[in-house]
Amino acid sequence: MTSQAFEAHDHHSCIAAGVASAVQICAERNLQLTAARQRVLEILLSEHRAMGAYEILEHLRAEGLGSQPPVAYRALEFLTKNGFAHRIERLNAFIACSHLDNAHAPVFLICRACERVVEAEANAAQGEIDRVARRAGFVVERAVREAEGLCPACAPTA
Amino acid sequence: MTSQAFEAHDHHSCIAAGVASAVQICAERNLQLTAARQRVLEILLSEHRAMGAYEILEHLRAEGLGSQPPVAYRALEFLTKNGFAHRIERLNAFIACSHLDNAHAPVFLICRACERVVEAEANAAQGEIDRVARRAGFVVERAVREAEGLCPACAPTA
DNA sequence: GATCGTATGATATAACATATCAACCCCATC
DNA sequence: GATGGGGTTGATATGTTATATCATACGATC
Repeated sequence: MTSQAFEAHDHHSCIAAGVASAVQICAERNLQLTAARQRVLEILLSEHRAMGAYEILEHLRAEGLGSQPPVAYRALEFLTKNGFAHRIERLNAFIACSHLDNAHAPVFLICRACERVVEAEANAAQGEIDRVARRAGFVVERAVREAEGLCPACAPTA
Repeated sequence: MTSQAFEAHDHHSCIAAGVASAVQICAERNLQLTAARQRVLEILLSEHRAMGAYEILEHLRAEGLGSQPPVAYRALEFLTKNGFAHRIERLNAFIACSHLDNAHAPVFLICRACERVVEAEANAAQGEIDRVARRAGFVVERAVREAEGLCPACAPTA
């Protein structure tokens, strides 16, 4: 999975590699990757788009892993808190992290046509948010960088 | 109102100037700044923080300008579509525009302690979003740049 | 005065999110 | 083996944000 994931790729390995990394990281950090948590991560990894909590919940419900909203939100909180998933504010939805390996300041590119979302790496210190915050004496704890538009595949046809 | 609006300022003029600009711009562009729309703008201008649609609706209801959600959402849609207000994705809330005069690529600084939100000007072409999008061949239609943290007044006490 | 576009009114429901409390399980310690 | 604490889960209820839908009003234009 690269930052150019609008392109074709071996998607099967996205899921396998993502889960394997998470399993390893949880072991290292003494985090409990329970059945529901791991399954939610797999569900998110299964598509390169953001999924709402209730959509995820439908999967869990079908599989007998829980049926009420808190089940999905608890798993999502664990995953986002520990960096295995991200929240897309623009969509009130969630996506699996594509860059588990490194600490990051992600930028999300959201295609409004095909709904795919790509997570790209950015340099936090070079961004406009950081520049503006520094000038204002503002301490940034969380930065949201999201672009909505058309991906290379959808732009020509639109 | 400056981009440093975490500082003290003549707030009364924020409201007056904001409404006056909107009235003039609407006249120029043949937009209908109806009673409800203008009142919502005034409500937003009255505080330098983001307000939820239902909070705005309470004001409207108290004033007999409407009592159902669509009333607030329609006014907010008009205001955001025409640049008189912005939506803060991180908060699912809305704020009056502080830079009515120029086309802009705003960055929002959201203080989680005092809830004030400042709109600062940024250079769209220099941001990380633009850089990343260009590399990916992605056409940006809307960019969200929001930072959550502590403003200069709140940071020391936290 | 018929028609059209824009704006409103009104009802209902969809979609997203959290509070609360009880039950359970693991496992460390006594 | 009993005790107790921390984290997790189950279950119910509710809070919050947003939109779909259908009906009505009103001014402009032909």
